[in-house]
Amino acid sequence: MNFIEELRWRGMVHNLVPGTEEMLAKGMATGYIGFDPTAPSLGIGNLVTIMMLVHFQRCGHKPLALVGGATGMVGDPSGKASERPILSLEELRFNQEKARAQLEHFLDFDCGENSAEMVNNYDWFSQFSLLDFLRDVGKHITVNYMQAKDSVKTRMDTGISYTEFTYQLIQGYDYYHLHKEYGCQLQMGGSDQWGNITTGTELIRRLGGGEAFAVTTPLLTKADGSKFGKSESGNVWLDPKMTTPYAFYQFWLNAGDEEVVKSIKIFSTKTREEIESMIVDHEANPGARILQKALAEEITVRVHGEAALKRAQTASSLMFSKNPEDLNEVSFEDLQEILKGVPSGKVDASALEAGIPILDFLVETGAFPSKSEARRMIQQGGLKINLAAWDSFDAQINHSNLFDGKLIWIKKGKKHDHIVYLQ
RNA sequence: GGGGAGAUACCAAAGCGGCCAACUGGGGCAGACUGUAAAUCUGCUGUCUCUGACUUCGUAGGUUCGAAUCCUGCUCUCCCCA
Repeated sequence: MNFIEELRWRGMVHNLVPGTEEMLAKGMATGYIGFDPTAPSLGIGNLVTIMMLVHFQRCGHKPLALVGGATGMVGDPSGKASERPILSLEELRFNQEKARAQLEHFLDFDCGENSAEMVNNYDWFSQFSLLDFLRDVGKHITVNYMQAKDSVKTRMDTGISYTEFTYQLIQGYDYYHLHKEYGCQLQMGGSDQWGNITTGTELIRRLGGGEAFAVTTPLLTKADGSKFGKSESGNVWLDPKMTTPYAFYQFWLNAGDEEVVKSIKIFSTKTREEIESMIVDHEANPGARILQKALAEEITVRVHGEAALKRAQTASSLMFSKNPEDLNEVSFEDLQEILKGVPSGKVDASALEAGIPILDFLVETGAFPSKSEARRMIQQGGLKINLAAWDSFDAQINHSNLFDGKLIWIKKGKKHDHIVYLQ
């Protein structure tokens, strides 16, 4: 499989160094992408470049996943309007380990000669003295050249620290190092990385290392132009503790019709024929959400596993169920698992014994900030208790409203939930 | 240093003595339609003991039967000239 051809039909080529295709055609090549451990988990935003590596490996090449222990300490100015805060060493170390573990889900580290490898630039930078760096690296790149990069240029007015200014040299040296030590001839990344990558190829050339190539992928945006990878509740992470598998699954399921066509090409490892035929079906009947379902399924399995997918699917059908009877199908334990991550409150057994007026109950348990809002929700017909519509202001909540004697599930409209546990 | 303009609910922006809990737009929320979408439509969007009451219009006072609207001090913001 021709890697560049593969990226092209998937809509993943933004820019490439001339000659890249010819180089790759010669046989197995080694390529790398760097991930900066600036958050305690990789997010969906990182997934696009992860997929580049995945496709790269599937095309028979050898991927290197670089965890940026060193670059993370410096801070990449690309696409950032202002200086970034410095993370502590402990945070960075913790994040690096997380990133490493997550990447292992995607790449095959044991498949013979094109097995993936994980490298950490902290390993070669921690021993690199400033003086050596200045003499061996800094000497070869002019400030004029560095200044011309967009990432630097846009910051010249507002200010950029020496540290972030130097970032491109650090990343550039990474490429040189991998080129020398691993025979790495290709660096991939998001289009915002173009400047940093070309500093690397330039450095390799000047240091007499010969030719090095690069491909970047367009930054994925949503139809409304907003940044990909965020849901209304914030960033979507790969770590199940930070984004539950259910929320993760829902994120993909909710992709827009236009967006999902772009997404499936990037994130699915299905063949071109399969994907294209699915797209045809999808366009004939977008209401069936064929692509959304397929995509959500495939990615959730890869990140969280088969069992987590099944739970997410069960949870999805219950969360959007219109039939209160469906509750009878699940156990307390199931429900607790499904509702994990939903905001919750507590209610006193003795108070419940006596019965609590609905409005008081809704406010006291934290479901609503004021009785007015709670009243409004009921008025508008958005309130459901244990999936059953609730339309009275003065009815009371008591033991009979408990599910399995243990909790009360409050639905506020279609998409907001609140759980009250018996105390 | 001199002169001017302004501070209104999540944001923007009307109101300039009673009909103002405050026009309008955005946002948010709910409902309808649908596909757990988009677009569209409708309603809601200070609090409460909710067809009524109470507390809000930078802040502290004052005038008045009555103020977001008039007066005074204070704080902050913006603009122009030096």
